[in-house]
Amino acid sequence: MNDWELGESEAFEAAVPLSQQAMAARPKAYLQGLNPAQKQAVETLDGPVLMLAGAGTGKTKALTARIAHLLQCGRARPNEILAVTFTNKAAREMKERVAKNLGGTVEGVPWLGTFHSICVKLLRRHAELVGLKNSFTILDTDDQLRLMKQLIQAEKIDEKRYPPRLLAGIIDGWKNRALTPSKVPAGEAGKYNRRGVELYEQYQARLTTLNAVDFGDLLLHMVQIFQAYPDILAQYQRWFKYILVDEYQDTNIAQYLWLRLLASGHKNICCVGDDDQSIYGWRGAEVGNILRFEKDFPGAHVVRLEQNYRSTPHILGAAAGLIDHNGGRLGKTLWTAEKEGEKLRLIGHWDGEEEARWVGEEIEAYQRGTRGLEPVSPNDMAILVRASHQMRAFEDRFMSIGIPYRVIGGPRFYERMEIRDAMAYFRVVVSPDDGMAFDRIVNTPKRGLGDKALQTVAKMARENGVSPFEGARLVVAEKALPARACNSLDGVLQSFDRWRAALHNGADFIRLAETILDESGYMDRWKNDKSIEAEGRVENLKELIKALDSFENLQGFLEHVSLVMENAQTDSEEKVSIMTLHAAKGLEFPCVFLPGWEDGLFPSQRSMDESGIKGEEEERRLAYVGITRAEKYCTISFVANRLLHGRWQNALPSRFIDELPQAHVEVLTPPGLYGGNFGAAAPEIRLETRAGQTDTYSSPGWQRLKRQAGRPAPRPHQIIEDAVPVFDLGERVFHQKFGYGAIVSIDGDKLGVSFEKSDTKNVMAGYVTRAGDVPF
DNA sequence: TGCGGTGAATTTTTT
DNA sequence: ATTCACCGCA
Repeated sequence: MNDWELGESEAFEAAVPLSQQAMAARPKAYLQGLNPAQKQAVETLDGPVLMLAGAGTGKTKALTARIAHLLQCGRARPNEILAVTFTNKAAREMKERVAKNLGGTVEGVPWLGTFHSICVKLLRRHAELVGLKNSFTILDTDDQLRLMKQLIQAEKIDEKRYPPRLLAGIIDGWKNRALTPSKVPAGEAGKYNRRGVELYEQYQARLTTLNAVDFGDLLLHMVQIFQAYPDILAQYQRWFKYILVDEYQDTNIAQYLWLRLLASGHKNICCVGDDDQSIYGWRGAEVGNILRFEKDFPGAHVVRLEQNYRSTPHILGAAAGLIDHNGGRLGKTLWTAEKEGEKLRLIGHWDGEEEARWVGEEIEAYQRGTRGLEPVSPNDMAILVRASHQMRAFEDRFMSIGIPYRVIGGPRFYERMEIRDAMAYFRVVVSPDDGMAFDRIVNTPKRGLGDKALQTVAKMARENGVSPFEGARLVVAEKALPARACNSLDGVLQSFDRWRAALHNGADFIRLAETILDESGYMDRWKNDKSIEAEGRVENLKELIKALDSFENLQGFLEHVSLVMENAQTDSEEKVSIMTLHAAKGLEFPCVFLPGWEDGLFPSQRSMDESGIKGEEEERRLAYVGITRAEKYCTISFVANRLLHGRWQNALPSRFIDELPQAHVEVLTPPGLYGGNFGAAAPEIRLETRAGQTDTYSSPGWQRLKRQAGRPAPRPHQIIEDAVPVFDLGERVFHQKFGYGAIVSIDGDKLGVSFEKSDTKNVMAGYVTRAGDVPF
């Protein structure tokens, strides 16, 4: 049996005979516009290559050109190339660019995807080797947590002392390091060890029973298979002639082992990464992987991409000065051909509210074009914060003065409760054995099946060795519950049988999905719900149905969603972006604001407490990532007082501020009576004082701000230009964030609204709608 | 089952 | 501040 053979391949193999000369003669358009280093990275095809690609040095360009080159030179057929990324977004981007490079000249596609999606494909072929059926389901974090909770309850373990979350985290950590239960070192994780390993074993056993894997298993199982079955590994080693890895600094140990196993034959592996941008250590990434590359792969060619095409010299200089404070780096010297540009700006404020107000004004100034600079579109501006709770101050401020913004990241569409519930219904219809899904929705919406009923079902299933669904059938057949509960349960089972029959009879699956949500009463559950979120949830469910459109069938949809938990950002409006520094990796903006540079917040105290100097260095890399997102303008700010968890905290400027080279920084004096006192720890500010500028109001920054202040406040908001309904006093309105409220004052576009779930706030008319006609 | 009160926790996030 | 889980009561 050659079930290890890669399906898509065979037709191609017969169809296209390769001739090296013929291929080599083809035009190589993709080489155009590459600098020498990039060219070298593209053309060094044999053996291990480490492409050290600093921020903004065109690594994706080089990576995709390399794929094109491999194909054009006839080194490999498309499906003999394996290209791995971390995120679906990166994978998609690369696919597009590869397709563009090749311009349809080559048939077939490379194996291009995330570690996880590629592992799913492989594991489906070999599932039986790890005791799974090839129809295994993939649990996401939420499922995983529920399972762990069940397990802990079943074991009668005190949830207070052993929180499921913590245990799930520990197990995840082990999986990230490719440790199966038997390989967990003794003395690991302190007091959780003994019990932890036991629970790990039981957890794995439960997964096997459920015919399910979690994300960590996808890698772990494949590593195990490769290690236990050398013949299988050998087939893949021969198959994947060239391997490319993006963001190598983010790989964890399991991913590293997986790659090394696959590459150990021909060693044609090209890893791209930047040790200075490793910011995911806390979830198992090992910077060590990239630092060790030359040892792991002797004879590796190291190519440094150091020409930066993104930022001005001042921005690069500031970033370089900062990151230089980290030890154990591979070291790169970024340079650019750009003009000098503006210095980074640094400013301190009294508190977070003031900081948000100031940033808001600056955004308006940039948008309008200030200090003789070209106007900047809101789309080209971003606020990057360390922790998501910092976003609030900005959202509140922007909302009340009408700066359009968008928050990137945060809870995702497919992680919302209502979406997960709906999909659990679909999952049970498609695969009746999906116990996790069945448990989730058997009493959702409420059907009078409480704890007692669920436990009876679980017990019945366990004792008869069947899935919860079949267990429920037995419960009904044997009348193991009170009549009411039995009837209710029977109703659920019959519904599922009916839907399943419809599915097998070839009913239109989109219509069926709607029917399921209607007949199950799930849609009504939310339609009848009076809470603020309910309307949004109903809309999300409709959105979910719409999303089905682009799939062939329910199965396809579910498989896709289990790995791609993201929602497409589809709005073209001009908006300022607000996101965390982590979410900003890989992005770039002409104008960047970096607020909240206070010791304890950034670098985060917790990070430093938990991981000491390593933690601080990772925070510093995060700062580096932040600064290097900026193309032209970068503004760093900090406050003296921050409201955290309802408590006012005194804050000192971040130690990172001290590390910014003066030559690239312009210190602004804050606009306010309390100016000049905050930067005591910042050398630049001290320096300015030492230079005798005791009168902070004569500093260049203040002068500039004063000039601006002389003008009438600008109010250019697109949002208002849209048809904004006219409101009356006392009218009931709905606001996306604050919910329902009544209008208590009107001042032009500004409404004072007394919110039911919050206090009275001033918001722009464009942000609310009449209660009742909520647009989504 | 469902409500309201209480107490505790509270970075970063992909798959 | 706010969220979230849990508990006790109707």
